[in-house]
Amino acid sequence: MINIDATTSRLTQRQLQAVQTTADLKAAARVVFARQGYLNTKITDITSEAGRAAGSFYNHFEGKEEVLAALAVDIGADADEFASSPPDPPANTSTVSIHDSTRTHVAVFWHTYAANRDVFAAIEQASLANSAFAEQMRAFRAEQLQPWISWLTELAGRGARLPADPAVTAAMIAATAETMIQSWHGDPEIGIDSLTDFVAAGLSAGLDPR
Amino acid sequence: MINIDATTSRLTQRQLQAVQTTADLKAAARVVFARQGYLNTKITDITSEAGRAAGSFYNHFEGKEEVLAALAVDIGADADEFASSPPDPPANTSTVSIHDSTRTHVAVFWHTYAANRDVFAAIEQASLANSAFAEQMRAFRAEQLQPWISWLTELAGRGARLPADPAVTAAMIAATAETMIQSWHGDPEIGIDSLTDFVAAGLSAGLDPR
DNA sequence: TGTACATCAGTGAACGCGCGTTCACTGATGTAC
DNA sequence: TGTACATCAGTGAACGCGCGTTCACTGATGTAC
Repeated sequence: MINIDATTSRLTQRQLQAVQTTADLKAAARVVFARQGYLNTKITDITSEAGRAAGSFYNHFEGKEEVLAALAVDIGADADEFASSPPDPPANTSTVSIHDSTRTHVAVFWHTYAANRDVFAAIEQASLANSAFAEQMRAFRAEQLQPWISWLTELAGRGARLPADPAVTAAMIAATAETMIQSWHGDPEIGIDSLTDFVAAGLSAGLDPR
Repeated sequence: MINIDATTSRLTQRQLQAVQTTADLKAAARVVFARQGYLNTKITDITSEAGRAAGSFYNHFEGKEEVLAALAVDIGADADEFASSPPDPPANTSTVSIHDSTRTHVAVFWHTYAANRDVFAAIEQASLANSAFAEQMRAFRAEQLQPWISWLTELAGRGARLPADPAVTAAMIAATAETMIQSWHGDPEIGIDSLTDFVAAGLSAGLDPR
């Protein structure tokens, strides 16, 4: 059961009920996706986890993919939050070292991914099974990687030799990070440091370190 | 239609027929998996691609997963072949630079992955949908990464600071490589060089380059 | 070598399971007067 | 404020589609004598 915030105070009882059920279904979907994987989840698994009847589901979502898309939207807010609470005040870009700048990007990605690992995994599974959904999620993916792409483009402008163009390089770094986060069980800050060293070294190849 | 080699010369007509059909079904599965993805492939898609009746399938395989497992076994042979035709004669390990050694590993991985991209993608999809199959493929994955793991372990012994333990680091590098190969459309040798620079730099961090 | 029977790879229509989706129904909430 | 009716969120049994899987059948190949 999820509590609904104050912005819903003008709603009638009925509307509140519907909003609550939508939230419950989303929360239940998240739990079930995490437990048994998106592809192995039946609609009735979600509704029974939420304590609702099967038919109720279709009052709120058109299908399994739509719940997942709703969960993806919530991640965007998460990422913005992590990104907007930087450990260091933003300095003049050109004076920040590659290593420090890498760490900032790695840290945001790490926290966002770790907090939503199950949803990312579900999105991956849904995208593999359904190319229309994959297309729909492309914008979402691009948004996730945008900070990396912008920064890598700038790096390339400064003479760094990226292994591939900025968009592909960003995807490569994301894949590396995801693999590492999935099997990391210790202190996240140490993991972020290690990953930063690895990535920053790769990006610094052939570039005057500053 | 795939031709069967000379080792089958002792078989009766009937046995030859069966072997041929098995091969045709495997080849058809590969084509169909590549075209529409493993998860979206029906048994009858495979049989009709192979020009056989639906029922014939079950004379040769227990299900879709078994065809895929058979295709995976074939990849093993591929990888061995790429690995055993090294561009450079194997020198004394300790005198080979990290960069050169990285390139050798990257090249084998690149060629093996590129030649079997569709099968790797299918294995990934099947593993996501079915954890028992994922478990079954774990040995296969480990075999793919073994050369990396051995070498990374040695590197760590020489003082390199890997971002994570050798097995996880190998998986990270593989994820990076797969992402890059998937969107690489130019000369593979150039791609291999770029990827090598990127990975070798990351691995050399904190290590006396030799 | 020839004949009669056995075996087996292949066939494809049909069966039936699993699950997504519907829809007539309930009872609580909202509205009109 | 009270009453009568309308609406709507939620229910869950039942329907039906899609597809994996079976199995009685065919005809070619193999074997026995």
